[in-house]
Amino acid sequence: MKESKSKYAVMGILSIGPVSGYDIKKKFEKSLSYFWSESYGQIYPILKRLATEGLAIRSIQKQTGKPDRHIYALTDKGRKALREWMIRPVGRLIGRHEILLKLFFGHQVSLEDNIRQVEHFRELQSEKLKEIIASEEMLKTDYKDNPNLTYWLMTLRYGQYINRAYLRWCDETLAILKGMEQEAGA
Amino acid sequence: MKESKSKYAVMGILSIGPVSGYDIKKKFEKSLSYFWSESYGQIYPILKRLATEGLAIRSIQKQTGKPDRHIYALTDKGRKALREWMIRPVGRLIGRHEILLKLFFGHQVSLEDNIRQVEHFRELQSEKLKEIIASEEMLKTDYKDNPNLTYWLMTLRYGQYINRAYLRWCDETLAILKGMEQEAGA
DNA sequence: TAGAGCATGTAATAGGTTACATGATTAG
DNA sequence: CTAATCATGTAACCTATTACATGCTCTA
Repeated sequence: MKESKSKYAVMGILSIGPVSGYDIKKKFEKSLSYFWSESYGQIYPILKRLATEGLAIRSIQKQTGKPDRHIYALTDKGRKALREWMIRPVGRLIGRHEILLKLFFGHQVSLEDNIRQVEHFRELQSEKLKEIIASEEMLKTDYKDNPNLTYWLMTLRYGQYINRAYLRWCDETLAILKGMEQEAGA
Repeated sequence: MKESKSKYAVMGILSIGPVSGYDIKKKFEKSLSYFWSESYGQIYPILKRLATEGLAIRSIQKQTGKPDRHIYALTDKGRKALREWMIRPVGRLIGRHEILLKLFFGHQVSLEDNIRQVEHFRELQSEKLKEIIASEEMLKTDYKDNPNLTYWLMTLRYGQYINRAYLRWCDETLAILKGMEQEAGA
């Protein structure tokens, strides 16, 4: 009986303040993109369900020229349900790391192919690290007095730790692969 | 036009040697479980499809007392398709880290709740690290002369780097949270 | 005037897990 | 005697993405 985490991801956003589905998508893209994402195809039906389950209430904000905004706010019941999920211990995560899948079968292709793959992966992670560091600076100034800031910074630090670990692993792996290349060429 | 990676995961296993669907599941559980998994509901239909697409051929191994084994082997066409996928650069991975989702909304619950959550996460990762180190030792002895060994070890090293990064992050985060606790209590 | 942004939502499709069905053998 | 292992496979179900439909306004 595993329940989808998307529901709680949406409720979590609502816990910060009442917003529309459109806003929620933006939030995910702006602040959670490096560890979570949700599509409209998930968000809108979830909001509807939250309302029928009494976990959120909807109010309509009329606008001129633009479509109306459907603003959702958590109810007490919703806040309680969110908290209950928050304190449930997390399960094991079996992320599917495509780079490892490819490397696991590395013997099927040439050394150069493997090197190229790892170098490309290193490039990706190096860019991501830069982005994370940049958004850390932004957050610190933009939300200086927000009580959520400490928690948001913790998630960013996580990204930094992991990405630096990726880079170190890439360097080690590339050194091994290049060593094998030398050996084969000799 | 993103193609499912499960297909290539199965083909990758077949590239090591001809096996049955049952064996493939076992392989995933034994050697790839810390970064990849596939269920029977995926494996069997994929094998069928590989055969109809000419990427693999099936032969039947009769057994007495036990059900027959359907052994699949990659064809040249299959081996070529696998190699083509192998050299395609990997995309960005947006793993969904439940612990981060919970921590991002950490302000909604108490400091103790957050501490408990991170401590539990640390416990999980610490166990996992032990498992990875243990299987590294096993691999080194069991597959001493296997040409795949170098690549398999690389994937294990990755797991070690990442898991050690998790532990360091947990320690940093726990220190911050406990510092906040002190402050609040003072 | 073309395209991006605002804003809602649904339908089609893909990706994936779990539970079930079958049935013999073997280990505790 | 019970449970696990061997071994195949399917059906029901859940989860998630992508593409589409609508239509106004503002910017390049």
